[in-house]
Amino acid sequence: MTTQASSLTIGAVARRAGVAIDTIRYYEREGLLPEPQRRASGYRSYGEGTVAQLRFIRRAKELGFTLGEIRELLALSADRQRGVKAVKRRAEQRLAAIEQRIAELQRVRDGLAELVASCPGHGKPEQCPILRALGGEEVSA
Amino acid sequence: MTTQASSLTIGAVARRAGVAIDTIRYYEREGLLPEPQRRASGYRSYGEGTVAQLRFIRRAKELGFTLGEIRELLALSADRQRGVKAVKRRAEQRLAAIEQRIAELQRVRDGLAELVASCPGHGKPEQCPILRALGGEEVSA
DNA sequence: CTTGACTCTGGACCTTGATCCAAGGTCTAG
DNA sequence: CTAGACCTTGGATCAAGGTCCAGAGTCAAG
Repeated sequence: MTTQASSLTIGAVARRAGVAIDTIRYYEREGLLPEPQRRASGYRSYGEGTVAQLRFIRRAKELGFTLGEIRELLALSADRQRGVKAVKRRAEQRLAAIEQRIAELQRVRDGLAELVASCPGHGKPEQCPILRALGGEEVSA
Repeated sequence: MTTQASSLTIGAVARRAGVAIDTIRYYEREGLLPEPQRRASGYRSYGEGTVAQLRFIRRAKELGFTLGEIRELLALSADRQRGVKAVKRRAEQRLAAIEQRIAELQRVRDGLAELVASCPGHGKPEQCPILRALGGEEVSA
């Protein structure tokens, strides 16, 4: 076990995980990180595990999880056994949400692309298909 | 000309446009809507045009424009002639941003889909590919 | 006239995810 | 010992886009 309670300061953790010091304290307040041990001076004292946890948070954020969801994920992953099933379910939900969002954006893109294509780029505002479509008069929805 | 200055109250406008009353006053403060006429009592008095304008804002928001961009779009559309070209350019920029966002989301989706597929949904957290991937390399914290 | 629905103003408050600050205490190298 | 880097706290601030409230005035129906 190379697992030393390596006693990192908050600054060292921040550098290793690539986040700001304030962000770490913020996550602690928000319950995404457990309260760390303290030195006699009051300084927070972390182990390597915290760095991994922060990377977990960062990646989950990249996948579109909110901090609230991540908090839940962390709680689930701590619940050995029951956790894995629930984690997979959350991931599936996230996946479905992402796919839905992609589909939405594709609809929006297609609509906007059509408008851009049909606008000559000059002439009167009343004739601009973009402004007409946004304006909402009978554009034959 | 069926365009009577129909004198709608803020509540009537809100109902027709499908937004909250407070939102209308907010947009006015933010410069997205012009200051309306007032009755003797001080009540705001709107015409049908305001309803159309609010629909414009709503649709533009759906297309991913921020309120700041929408404010600009509204200003441009008021600038007859020069407006149309600028509006088209903004729409093209928005389109490019949407396409980039779609591509990003597709990457995320593919990554997450792979993780979900490779997780059996049971077993120990240490063996869960989802948690492992989120946790980062060396999960031997 | 009375009642109830509506509107007015100004400012406070909300959410999310941080970021920044001041005043002070601590730690470490030289 | 001293300088400079680092850490502590609580609270303020930010961006975006609103939402809500109190207390007062107004409007339309019966």
